[in-house]
Amino acid sequence: MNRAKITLADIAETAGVSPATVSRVLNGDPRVSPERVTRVNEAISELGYSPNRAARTLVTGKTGLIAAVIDSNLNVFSDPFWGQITTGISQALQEANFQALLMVRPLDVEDPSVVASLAPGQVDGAIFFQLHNDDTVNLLQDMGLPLVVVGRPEESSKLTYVDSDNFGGAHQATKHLIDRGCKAIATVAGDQQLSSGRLRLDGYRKALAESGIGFDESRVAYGDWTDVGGEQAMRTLIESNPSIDGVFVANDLMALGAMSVLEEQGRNIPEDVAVVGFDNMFAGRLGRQQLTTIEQDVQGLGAKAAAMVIRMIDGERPKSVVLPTRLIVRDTA
Amino acid sequence: MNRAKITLADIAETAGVSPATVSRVLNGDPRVSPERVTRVNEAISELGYSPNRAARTLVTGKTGLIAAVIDSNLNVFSDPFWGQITTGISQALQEANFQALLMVRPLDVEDPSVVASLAPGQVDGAIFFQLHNDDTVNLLQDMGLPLVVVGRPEESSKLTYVDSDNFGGAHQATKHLIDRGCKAIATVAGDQQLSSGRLRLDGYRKALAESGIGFDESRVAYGDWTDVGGEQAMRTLIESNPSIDGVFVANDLMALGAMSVLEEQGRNIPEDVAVVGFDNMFAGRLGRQQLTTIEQDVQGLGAKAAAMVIRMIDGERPKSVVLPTRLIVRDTA
DNA sequence: CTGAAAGCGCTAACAT
DNA sequence: ATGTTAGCGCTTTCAG
Repeated sequence: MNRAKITLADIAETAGVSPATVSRVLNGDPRVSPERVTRVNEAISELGYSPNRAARTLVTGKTGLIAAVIDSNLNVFSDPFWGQITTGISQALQEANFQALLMVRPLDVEDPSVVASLAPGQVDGAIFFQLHNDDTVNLLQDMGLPLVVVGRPEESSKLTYVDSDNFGGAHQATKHLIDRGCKAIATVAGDQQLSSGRLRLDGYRKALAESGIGFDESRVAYGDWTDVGGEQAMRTLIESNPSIDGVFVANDLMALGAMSVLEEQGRNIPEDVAVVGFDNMFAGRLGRQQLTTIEQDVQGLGAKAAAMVIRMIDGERPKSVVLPTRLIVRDTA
Repeated sequence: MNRAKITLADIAETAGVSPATVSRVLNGDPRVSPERVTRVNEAISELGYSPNRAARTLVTGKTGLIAAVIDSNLNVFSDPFWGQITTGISQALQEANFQALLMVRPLDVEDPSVVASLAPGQVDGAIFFQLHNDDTVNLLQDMGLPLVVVGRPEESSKLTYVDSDNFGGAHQATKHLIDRGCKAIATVAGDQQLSSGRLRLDGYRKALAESGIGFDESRVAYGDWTDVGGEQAMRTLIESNPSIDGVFVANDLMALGAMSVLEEQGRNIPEDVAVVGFDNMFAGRLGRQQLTTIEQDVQGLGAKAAAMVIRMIDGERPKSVVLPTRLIVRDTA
């Protein structure tokens, strides 16, 4: 067990070469004689050496660190995606020899501590999650920090982002209802303050328009993404539109709520009313009836975000990306 | 927008003092005249300076970094706790001015890259999750890395850990069934390879013994923590013990599976058979009947682990900790 | 292809 | 109470 820290100088000595040569071997500089490369590598594995990141950082100016910043005001607890996204990020970074720095911080106000932690020289880049407020992020970007946002920032924003195709997914979902013969299709929409809420409603609308069914405002009810919100919205819908035979619900949690109302009203799913959700959350697979839904590639979101910051660090200017979603047909539609 | 990096030397110059003095102010050294402290602080905020971590690390030998390492072989995706735990860790570390380094890596074999990333000098400490294999962790500990494990390691292990009180929780759950009058109490136990599986079974046993009911091996069925596993176990149980009036299921997911079997068999919950789960997972609150269960303080687990590594870094030797659980009575028992 | 030497930005003796 | 100075471990000119 090598407690004592061995340095590059130690390697140089036991290999009988100069520190510069060792450094070259470490960094894959081609102009070192093969013979010395072997000697150095032997010394390295013999002594169990690994380079000191801090020293390297100090001279190169690159930290090898990319921050993953999540707004602590978000309800992380109820977000089952968090684990998958961070896994995606961590693994993608790892492959590019970067390390992920995890920061859970309040981002609603301009937090000086966040800014200080991410100031030039502290990290090489950053990935931000679903922000409600762009200010801190914009400031950091102006300071020259390479960064990408997971989720969609304000329309006017110049931030680079990765997001799931909320519009396309909603379109797929609604199209599926149309294809299976539904005529009176309603929707439980999500919070319209969020881009995901707006885009999912737009996708529903578009699919309807394409099929010539046309959009009817009375067939739209709004929920707050929770199961209870889904129940309430469904009740409203059924009262005003007793004839509906299909519902696209903007997320699975609300869909579960909506389904319980439908059952309570004695409607058979999917015979009387077909239901499609969005997210492919785990709980949707649990009930007696498995929920037909739209799956997002959550881990891919993280991996893509990581790949993009890395490209930005390399000086490129990658375009924002929208990842495709997938319809998963199960019992409810 | 201060793009150019300002250094401690710049501060020294504009404040008209020596670099050493600036450093002292930065580190809160009391023996600097108040007047100069102000002057330095003014210069700092004026120039928007923040110290370079790498340089500091290089000289102090402390990185300010603590790694959170999770075995990528674990099914992170299905683990709803991951987000909460990391949140707990990140916030606790943040308060102590440490940063969390997130590593998702295979830990089943001795991975040299993990060891290299965590070698002395790379991080100040580490937190490991639910490992199936202690080898890498033990190696690192022998190398002098302060570390704590979340979850319980092998009995013989000398590792410091934080874990939920699986035994106590199971005891509470079973006790609750007894208290509400159940006479024939079965259990769907979890994987006995895992300490959590064993401890939850032990807790059930203990509660039974205390109340004089006695343990009956035929009232134990084993599941694999999944809903399907819960269904199968419940079927076995009902067949061999048609008279049971209460079940403690070792986790909520299996409990959900068990409940569906009970309903299918026409047993009313909780009148005919009362059910208590474990974990307080979100999905347990969704169905028509909300699951009575045992809650673990998941975020606390993370926070505690963080606090403990920090103490170890400070040279203390904190004892392993078992966090209390809480019974949440809802509809099913 | 290789080595010598000069720092990167900071802290910590050591002086004063 | 304050300044001077010597590195921390590494990379990178610059010579050869």
